[in-house]
Amino acid sequence: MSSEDMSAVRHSLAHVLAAATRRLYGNDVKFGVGPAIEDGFYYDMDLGDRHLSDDDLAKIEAEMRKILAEKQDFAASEMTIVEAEQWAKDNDQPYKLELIEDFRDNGTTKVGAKGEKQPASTKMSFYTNGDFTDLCMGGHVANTADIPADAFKLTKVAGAYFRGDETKPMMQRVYGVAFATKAELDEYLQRQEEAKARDHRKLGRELDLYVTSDMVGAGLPMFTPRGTVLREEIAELSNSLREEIGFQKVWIPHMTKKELYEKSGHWAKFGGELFLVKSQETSDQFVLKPMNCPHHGRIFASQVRSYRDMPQRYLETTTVYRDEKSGELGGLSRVRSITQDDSHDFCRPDQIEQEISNLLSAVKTIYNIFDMKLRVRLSYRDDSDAYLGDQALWESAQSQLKKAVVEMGDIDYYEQEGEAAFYGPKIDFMATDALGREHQLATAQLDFVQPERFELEYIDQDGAAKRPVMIHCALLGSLERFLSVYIEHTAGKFPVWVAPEQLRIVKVKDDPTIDKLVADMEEAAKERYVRYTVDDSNNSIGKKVRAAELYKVPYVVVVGAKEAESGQLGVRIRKDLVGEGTDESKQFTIAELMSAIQAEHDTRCKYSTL
RNA sequence: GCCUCGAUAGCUCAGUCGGUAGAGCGCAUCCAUGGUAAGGAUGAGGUCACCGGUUCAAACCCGGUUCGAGGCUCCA
Repeated sequence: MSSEDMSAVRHSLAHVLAAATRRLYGNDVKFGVGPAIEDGFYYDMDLGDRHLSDDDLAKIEAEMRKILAEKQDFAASEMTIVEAEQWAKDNDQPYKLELIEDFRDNGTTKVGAKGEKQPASTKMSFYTNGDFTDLCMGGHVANTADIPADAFKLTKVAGAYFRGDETKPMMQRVYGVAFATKAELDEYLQRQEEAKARDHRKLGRELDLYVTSDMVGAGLPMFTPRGTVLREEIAELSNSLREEIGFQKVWIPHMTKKELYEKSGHWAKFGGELFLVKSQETSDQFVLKPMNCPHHGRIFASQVRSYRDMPQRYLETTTVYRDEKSGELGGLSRVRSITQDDSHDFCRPDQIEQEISNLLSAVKTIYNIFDMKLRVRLSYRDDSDAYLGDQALWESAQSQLKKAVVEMGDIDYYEQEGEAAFYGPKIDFMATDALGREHQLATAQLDFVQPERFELEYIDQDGAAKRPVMIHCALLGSLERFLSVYIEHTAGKFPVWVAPEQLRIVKVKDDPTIDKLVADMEEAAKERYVRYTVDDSNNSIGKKVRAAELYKVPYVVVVGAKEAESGQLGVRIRKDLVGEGTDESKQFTIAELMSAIQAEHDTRCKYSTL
């Protein structure tokens, strides 16, 4: 089935959903919008005081199947705008009426879109199936029997504002998924299961990576010893890649007087999201930093800079604090303490291309190491006057961005006008995870406004003070969000270089010769910086091996009398690290084993020399 | 913030008609000294999220609160 056909099926299902709901709950159900969406469809409906539960979904779904079995034709008809308005009034459909009026006034129903006023004679299309008539742009199947009855499923009911506008009434949105065949539906449902099994909140607890506490508060995760290894290995990778292209570490305090953000403009823009800190000693009003750029700008401004000193590149992996609305917190992906691998590059306008090119290669390297595919979006300004800064500078910067991306080669990119920030054009990186989901993680943004507001300058060759350009860049974005993605990307089977525990030594029993072997192994492991633990608990071997498996430890070795005698270790290597069908256990000497693990640290370094 | 669903032992969850609480894992102790995904026994552990109401009686029914999950972007 083509994607247009599938879209028609999904769209038609939305209408069948509406028809079924009206059959079950009466003519006073009021309808909003019911589009086809990726993998399915939804319909927004207002059922008055009635609230749909999961049981109702099953009933509606059964009714929908009845309608499919009735083989109803979808019949198209047309009305003028005036007639359509009358229809909406006659049928008591206030939401549809609003859509029609919107169309009349704006030529489209899109919120905020511009357009010519439509003549009253302009036609609007309607579709009728059975006794149900609905305002609809079109794109239906011919008959309800054309919809595969075993390949759709209603999945959930949720509240949603009419057209996403929180000043509008809340409606009930019923979601469904739909495919061409039952096999595709099953595959989709299975993917959902897989995603659930990989959920970073579940793995975060099972693998003992991070915790939260009511006493600390929502959106304020704490990292355990294991989670902290993961965090620091990844942060260290980001830091070292940036150091390689000339960035230097700086350090700033986590709070500041609010005046800093008044000057930067962040106070006006982010005011409600800022955590306020009150001094008990003075009358100063402090703020927990929600970003680092103004601080870094102060470091730049602390000296007179020559054009020869440019660029100045600062990096800092540090935590910022933002007060998110309570409904938006969750796991590691939306938190109130956000650790950014933040970088600020203060450069001359003619250096943009080179600097961006360096950053691009760092981003490419790091996602190569994480085994995630990258796509790049170049976001430019459009013709509107919503953008600050000199037009010629914008144009030069945009062309330098593009040149850097093109010359990098070997990377998917697309350009989009109107997506730039008001303060400058940017490059967004979309990374694809193992389940095919895209995440926006890394970003590089030019900023023409902050240097202006803070009057940053350098002395150019001709002796005149010039304005530098500021480039904000992060390779990971936020460590917390990156980890939430990476935990799900790897399903907790971390590569050896980031694995919190690389080697587990399972002791068979207490015995002097075995103890000696374990001590030798520990010494060798320490020498090679191998992260290991010894399991000498009072449990059966099977149970200890199982425990190591559940923690997804890459290397597990059982040590008993046999090993003490031969000096050969039978090593269990995590299945994803050895090729398909390969024997998962291998014989090593102590030295061989530790070198093998250490070599995995070096694998990461190998990529670092671009 | 708003909508839907939920909250019972550290974790995952049962608990029927309203009659005062259960399992597995984990933890502790003991036995067993083990051979590659769960050896055996015993024990500790609960203000059933919180506040109020109905009732002779509430984990269960009703209100409210708090916290958690999903949704509130896909354009008739």
